[in-house]
Amino acid sequence: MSSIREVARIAGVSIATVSRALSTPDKVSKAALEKVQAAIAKVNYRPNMMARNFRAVRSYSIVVLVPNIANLFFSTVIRGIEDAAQQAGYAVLLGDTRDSVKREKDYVNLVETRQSDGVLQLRPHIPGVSLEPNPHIPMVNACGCENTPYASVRIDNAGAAQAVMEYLIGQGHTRIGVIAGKADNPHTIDRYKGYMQALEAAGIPFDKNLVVYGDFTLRSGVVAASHFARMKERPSAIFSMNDEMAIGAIQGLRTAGIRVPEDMSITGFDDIEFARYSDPALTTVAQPAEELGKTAFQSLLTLIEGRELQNSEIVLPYEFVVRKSTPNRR
Amino acid sequence: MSSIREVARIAGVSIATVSRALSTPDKVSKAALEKVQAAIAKVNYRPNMMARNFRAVRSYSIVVLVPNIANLFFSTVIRGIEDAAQQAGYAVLLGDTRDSVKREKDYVNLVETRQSDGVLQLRPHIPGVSLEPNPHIPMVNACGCENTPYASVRIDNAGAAQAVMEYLIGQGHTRIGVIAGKADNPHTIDRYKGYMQALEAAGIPFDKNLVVYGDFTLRSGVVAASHFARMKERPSAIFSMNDEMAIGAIQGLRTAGIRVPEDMSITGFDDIEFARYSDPALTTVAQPAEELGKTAFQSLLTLIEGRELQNSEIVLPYEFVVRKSTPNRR
DNA sequence: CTGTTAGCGCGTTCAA
DNA sequence: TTGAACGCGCTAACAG
Repeated sequence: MSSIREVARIAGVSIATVSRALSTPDKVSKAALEKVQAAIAKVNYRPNMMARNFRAVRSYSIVVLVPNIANLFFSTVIRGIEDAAQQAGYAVLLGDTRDSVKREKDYVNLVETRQSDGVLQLRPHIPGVSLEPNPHIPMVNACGCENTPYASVRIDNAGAAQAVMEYLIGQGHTRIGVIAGKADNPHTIDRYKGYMQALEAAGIPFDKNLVVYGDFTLRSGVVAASHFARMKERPSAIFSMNDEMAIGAIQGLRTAGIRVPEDMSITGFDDIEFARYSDPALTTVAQPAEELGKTAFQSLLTLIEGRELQNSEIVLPYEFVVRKSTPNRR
Repeated sequence: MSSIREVARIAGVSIATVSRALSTPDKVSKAALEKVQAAIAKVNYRPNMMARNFRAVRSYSIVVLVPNIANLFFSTVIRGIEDAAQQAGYAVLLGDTRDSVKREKDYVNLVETRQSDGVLQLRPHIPGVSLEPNPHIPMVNACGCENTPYASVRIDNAGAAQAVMEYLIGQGHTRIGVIAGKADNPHTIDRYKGYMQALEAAGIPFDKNLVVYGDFTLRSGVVAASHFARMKERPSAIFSMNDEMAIGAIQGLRTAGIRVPEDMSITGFDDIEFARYSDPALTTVAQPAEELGKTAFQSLLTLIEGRELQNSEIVLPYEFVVRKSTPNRR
């Protein structure tokens, strides 16, 4: 309720002096400073940040666009974002878009109307579907893929997928199923690329019946598993494009009487917390989720502050984690 | 970049007319309206929301305080919040507090400095530790417990725990272990109360060795399981105070060679997505997570708008879901 | 129906 | 070192 004006009145100084006492105390005499501080304490003054930000033409907030906040990988990335933002004095606005471009637009609108300074996109860019980057809107993708048409931070999805496949192939598998995300999802595309490259390098013929498309949810993993269970010529291993689907698949396989890893090996992607505690513990690719978020925030901050972005595409290292869903051979 | 003034200049009207054309078009003549719309389109004018909000002394944003965004129950509650907020024209600021009261204060500070209009607290209130409610700050707890000293939305935790226990006791169990949260956590306290009431009602003596305190994480469930596994006189059933710990416990038990549910029954709490896909599928208490969030937002909005809050404590129904981690007896 | 004007709270000139 | 005055973009009160 109390404004800078009231503080000035009580302290017996001008509002400019109060303002200076707050932002540049060294430019104020000791006597004045003390009077101001006393007055501030007396009326319990809190500066009105809305006024300050309005004046500064900065909202000191960013919005993060996430397809589903109740997804463990995404929420971990957001933890990293929140942590970095908080330290930089930025608030983070949550935009749970549920894969709706309309909702994305509504949220991007926040920066167009100056309620927010920039956007961190967690959904990979789908050409022709996703919002195109706007030069007036600072934007960074925190879970990018190859060919993102704006700044991004990511891992080498294709390379990681290929590494997983090489491991599986090294264990003697030649019929390897894939549980993919939606066909047009760039994560699907990049990881699929790694799958194909590994097959080709090993001289294993491609069989399209071994590819099942899900949507990164537990349920779709179960569905995919039942597909594989019904096949005449089953794969001996499955490469799932995320952990949720892998965990769902293990359940689905078990229901069908197929044991993991004895009858079938299975690998995941992301290394969410549950991967370690599934039964069997999941062999997977660990993404540096929090790091992805922190790094993306730094890039966005650079853009917001109008500084030059050195690296418009940052590729962070991943780690391949072998656990129990692939047998301990060799 | 373009302001209302420029639009007025181009349209050849006053800024007041532009303002009215935007907020109350009926109070503007057709001719003027068209001129304004043409000018708006021409310069691609977007109203500056920061200025508008500043003028309205409303930020149209709320902050949600959550101990850990990467917790499936919390993130689902947040989905509900976000959905309701978006519809009401409010933005939601994310405050991942990591159980730190200092961070909570930093975020509450946002409403004291008018960057936010109110707070939705997801962490239950711990007397003497949590922030005390401040009459100047609209605040609602979205995952409340009994005796929350400010507005809250919750389920009957004690009743739900008691219902679980009665089910277990009805199946013939007399030695029932508990995996609790931290001892001072109100969710722990309320659910523990239900545990004790059920024991007492059934005339089963209390054994403190059967109570293990965790922290609602998967890992702590594993640790608790190993405790039970090492006991001379093991319980025949375990009541876990959330699903994560139950799932961790199942893993820990399996490692120790104890089968669920053949050797030991186990129940969870929350009904997160994974509960259905764990092995065995978890018998648990389904909380209406999204509903909790939506309802809490409505209460908060009432407070923010200065209207009378009819129900300062709303208790939503829960559902007891029997799956496979308790055998299908009787 | 329309235009002029004041003022929201703050930071920042510019003089003194 | 200090204070008076201006203006950020907008809405509301008032006068026409």
